[in-house]
Amino acid sequence: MLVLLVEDEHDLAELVMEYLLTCNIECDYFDNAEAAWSQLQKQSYDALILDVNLAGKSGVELCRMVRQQGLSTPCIMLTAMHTLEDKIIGFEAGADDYLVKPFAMQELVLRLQSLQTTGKKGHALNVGDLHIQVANRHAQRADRVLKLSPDEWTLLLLLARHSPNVVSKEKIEETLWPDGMPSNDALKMLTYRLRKTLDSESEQPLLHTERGVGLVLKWL
Amino acid sequence: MLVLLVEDEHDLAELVMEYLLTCNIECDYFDNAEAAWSQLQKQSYDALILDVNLAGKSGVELCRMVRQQGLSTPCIMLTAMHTLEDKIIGFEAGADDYLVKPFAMQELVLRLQSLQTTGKKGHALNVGDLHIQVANRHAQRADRVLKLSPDEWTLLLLLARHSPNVVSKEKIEETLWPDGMPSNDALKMLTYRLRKTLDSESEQPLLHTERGVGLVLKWL
DNA sequence: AATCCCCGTTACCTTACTGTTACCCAACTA
DNA sequence: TAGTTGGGTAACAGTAAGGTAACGGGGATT
Repeated sequence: MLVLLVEDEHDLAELVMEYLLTCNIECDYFDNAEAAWSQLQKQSYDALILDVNLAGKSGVELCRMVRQQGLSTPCIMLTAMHTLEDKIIGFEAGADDYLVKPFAMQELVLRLQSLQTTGKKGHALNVGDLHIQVANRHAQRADRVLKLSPDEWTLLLLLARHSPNVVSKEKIEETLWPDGMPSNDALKMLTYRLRKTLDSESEQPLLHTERGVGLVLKWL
Repeated sequence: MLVLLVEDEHDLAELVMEYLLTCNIECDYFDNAEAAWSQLQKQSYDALILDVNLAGKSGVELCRMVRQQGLSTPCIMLTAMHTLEDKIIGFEAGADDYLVKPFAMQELVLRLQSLQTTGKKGHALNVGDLHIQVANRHAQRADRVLKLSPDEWTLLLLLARHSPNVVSKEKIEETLWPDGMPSNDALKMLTYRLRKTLDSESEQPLLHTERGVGLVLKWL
């Protein structure tokens, strides 16, 4: 798992990073929203940990920008003031969870993992004219309902969650086959099959291959 | 409308109460289950909002007590993000709905109103042309009354409560056979039998299998 | 005690998911 | 240009998962 931490108290940030590492969670770190934002254009993350009170652009604003860009990356807000008003602002900006400082490292990790597996309840994802209801296990492109096998569904969900960013081939293989890949061509086939039910009947393809890198799901 | 709120995070409770007031919803408040219980003996409410994690008796227990007393007051459970599993327990205790913290105030009110209109006539569930009266243990499809064995009833109820979401095979097995499954095929048979009395005489099936995942009850 | 019915078991069949292999094509490289 | 690499397409097969049917034990009801 790879997360992005944005926090301007350096000591706290170091503490968090250190603890995450011991839990086998990789972590990129920035101390301001602007730098984090530009990094988000290049790299896709499994979760964001944002401080509410940053100098300059606040974590809430950053979260809102991320959501407006169409990213559904799970997002945890950190706030020092434990007034609920701030929390509400966070949710309206699209945050999935919050933690009040000071918090136990353990709790942060628990929530990260919870978000990782379940995601937010009733979450719906949209990429172009593709609409996905996670809980329903229902996906449709324009008006066409997509019939997906379990693996196809997993892949589509993974790509949709990271859209419009590229997901590396390694990451995909790791997600689909946690303990050992069957063969080098398995993913190739899966891609082919997903593309067939997803794109073959529409003129605008959503699933693109970044040669030598991985796959992307994006409109245009 | 008059609701009873039981919640031991004081800030959250105040926020909820304040918001409910602006929606013209009256609200009595307690921070523990015992006090709430004794109040319930004196006053009848249009809905209950219970926190799952209370010091002392939990919201789930309180809900169960209320049901055992024969009250069918609509009941919404509040549960923290990382204990999402609790929602199942909540449903089995007789809860009508749940919200994962943090939640938008607006959503709480929406669900209250929804329960107010649909849940008013006792515990009734509808999926397509299937109509279930929980208290009566009565189920009918269109005009046909369904004769269900205990296990079939439990399964149907479980699925109906989650409709139109998929219920995983594991969840079902855990619910039906809390201490150890009889065999791998038991559920298969049960499904077959339920489907026979539920779907075989209608052209539109309600019970669908998500291969490799679980079962869904849904119209279309 | 006799009967009934729920439900778990077994067996067999059907479906469809998924991995394999083979071959082709496009892009990049020497 | 020829060779190499990575991706797309197609047919095939093994196997896991689900559907169906018949049987029988055991608890409940009478």
